[in-house]
Amino acid sequence: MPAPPSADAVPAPPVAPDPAGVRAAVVAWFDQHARDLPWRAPDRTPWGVLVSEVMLQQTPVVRVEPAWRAWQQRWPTAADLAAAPTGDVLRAWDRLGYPRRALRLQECARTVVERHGGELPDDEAALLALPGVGPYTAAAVRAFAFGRRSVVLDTNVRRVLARVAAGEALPAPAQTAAETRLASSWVPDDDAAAARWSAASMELGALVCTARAPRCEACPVAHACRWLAAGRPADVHAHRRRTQAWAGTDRQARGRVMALLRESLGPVPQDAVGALWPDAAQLARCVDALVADGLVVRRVPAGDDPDPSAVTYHLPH
DNA sequence: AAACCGGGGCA
DNA sequence: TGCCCAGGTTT
Repeated sequence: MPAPPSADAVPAPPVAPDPAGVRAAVVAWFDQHARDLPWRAPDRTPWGVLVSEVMLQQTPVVRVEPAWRAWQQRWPTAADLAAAPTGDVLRAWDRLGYPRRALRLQECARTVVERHGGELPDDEAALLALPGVGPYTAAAVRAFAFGRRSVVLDTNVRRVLARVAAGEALPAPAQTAAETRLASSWVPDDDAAAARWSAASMELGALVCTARAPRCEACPVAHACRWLAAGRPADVHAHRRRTQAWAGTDRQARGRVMALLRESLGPVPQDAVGALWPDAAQLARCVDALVADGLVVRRVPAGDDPDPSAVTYHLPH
């Protein structure tokens, strides 16, 4: 018999938990507690799943749900969105944030029509080649739209694995290669089982294994969690996190310009845009960037010496 | 690897 | 106020 551990020893399990057992418990929990989200309904389409994933890039579920319903009602297919006026698309995007996503989503729709006959491909490389689709979204569409195996590693899954498998409060600020390998090792080989694990682990992170106030008492894998066993130690990466400023930033200025143009049906005079922001130089830079991004169109009156005050702005057509 | 890109809700 | 949210693109 080895000597019992001293009183101040960390009681964490010395090895990683058994993935198969954890997966089974999480999937069983998911079968009971999964939210009834519209992009999970039986009548969903692969394109609808992609739209949801793009909207969910940095926008919470509660704000995406009504927007997604209205969007799919209006433009059910990639071909529908491809044919829409871009100004309508940006107005429908409304305040979901990061309006370049809306622009890329329409570019994505046009690419799907031109390159894939309007049908979303289920191959990861082809998905990754679409505008606005990165590693996460390509994997998510493969799993949730087509039921295929992929490594779906979003902020929720990263947190679940950080706690259960690594014993840490939160994942590192930036995704690491080791983390991707770990996540891949947790995904079953079978397509259907892999897709279920991806959805279930993500949902666990969203509903139970949350960032701020995790509900460990309601967690189906609390018994196997290295972080809980260690006494829920503090975030070891806290010193490297940096909060993004907001007030007075270019992002806030851009948001004001976009909000004004969304609610304006006709061209907006330069002066009306200028009244939005106290720092004229900063605003000018932001408007230039919006024009370069393709989110805003600047109209300069014709003539050899046009009146600068006659410049107007509008959303693209 | 780091910077940039919105907006709202909640502790 | 600080923090968080089904990330992607660009440099």
